[in-house]
Amino acid sequence: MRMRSTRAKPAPPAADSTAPRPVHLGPLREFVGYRLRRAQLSVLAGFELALRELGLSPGQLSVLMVIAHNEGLTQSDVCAALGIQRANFTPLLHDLEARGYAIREVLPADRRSNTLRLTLLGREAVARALALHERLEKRITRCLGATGRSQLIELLQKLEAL
Amino acid sequence: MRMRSTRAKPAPPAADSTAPRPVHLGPLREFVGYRLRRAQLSVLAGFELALRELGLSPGQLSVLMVIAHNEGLTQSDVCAALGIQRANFTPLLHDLEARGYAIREVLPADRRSNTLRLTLLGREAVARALALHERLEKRITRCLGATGRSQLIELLQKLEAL
DNA sequence: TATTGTTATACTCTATAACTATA
DNA sequence: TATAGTTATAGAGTATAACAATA
Repeated sequence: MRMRSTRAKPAPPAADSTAPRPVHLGPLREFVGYRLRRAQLSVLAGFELALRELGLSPGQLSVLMVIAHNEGLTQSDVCAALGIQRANFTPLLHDLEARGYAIREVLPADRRSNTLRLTLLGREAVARALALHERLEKRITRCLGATGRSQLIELLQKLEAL
Repeated sequence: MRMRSTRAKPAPPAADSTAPRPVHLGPLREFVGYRLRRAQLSVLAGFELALRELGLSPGQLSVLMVIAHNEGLTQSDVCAALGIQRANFTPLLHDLEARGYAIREVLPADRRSNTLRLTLLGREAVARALALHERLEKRITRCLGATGRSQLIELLQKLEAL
């Protein structure tokens, strides 16, 4: 048998010591939690890239969207819907208020509660954010296919109830 | 038409003011990033529940598994494979060393680098962790179905390359 | 000059306890 | 007594810059 025949493996790149060494992950490769974390990091990076000009974090945008679709909710309602601690919600909301996106108003029927609504500026920001975010979802669709993306959303939704 | 007929909707629970108010998420419902984050939180909670007795974080377990399947890797190799900053890896690794799970050894060929391997105790911990983790994956399979789980892993893997 | 591991530091998220004002 | 919002604080996880040892 002749050495270096045409069927031989291509020579490794001359023992390039700066090349990253290939690593076996073992069963980690099929840990759903591991795959979720890596995928979430990718999508998060995509989010920050797509929405950079607005300077909104995913959490902030989710709060704006919930208020937009449910004007008059209390802070506790928003926290319960999005799984945010009330204590962490306060500064987040105050920032949205400082930007002129949201308004807090004492609820007359229960003066302990604050009722939330968006300003016109806030609604414009949501509209702009949605348009920018659409590009990210398009990128995801190109990556997974339209049916793949739908399947993923459905599977993830089931997983929330684990 | 008769009121309160047998086909009428069941009466709402007497305006229970302590019940969480139902909330519309709007387009957020179909944000892949949002669904990823919520699903990841669920699985993370499941991980902590399943591996509580070992007291290993997902990051620590992933490091142990990579070392187990690639004994002799350097710290930088592990960091590159798992997307960890070298600066953050140092204390994480030192903790695994303090537990008696891993060993750092200067690589003679390049005395700047440390070569990593597991102790017997470390290999036992990985085996125990895998057994506990298997329960979590079984829970996930019950939630998604076996084919659903496989599809999810494949979709998430594609998404990493977004 | 460049790289490995390290330290220090900072920033974001998240979690808990305690306070206030209302109920 | 209990609840809504707030404050303070602490702990993860992650990011950057700078340093010593080594190449």
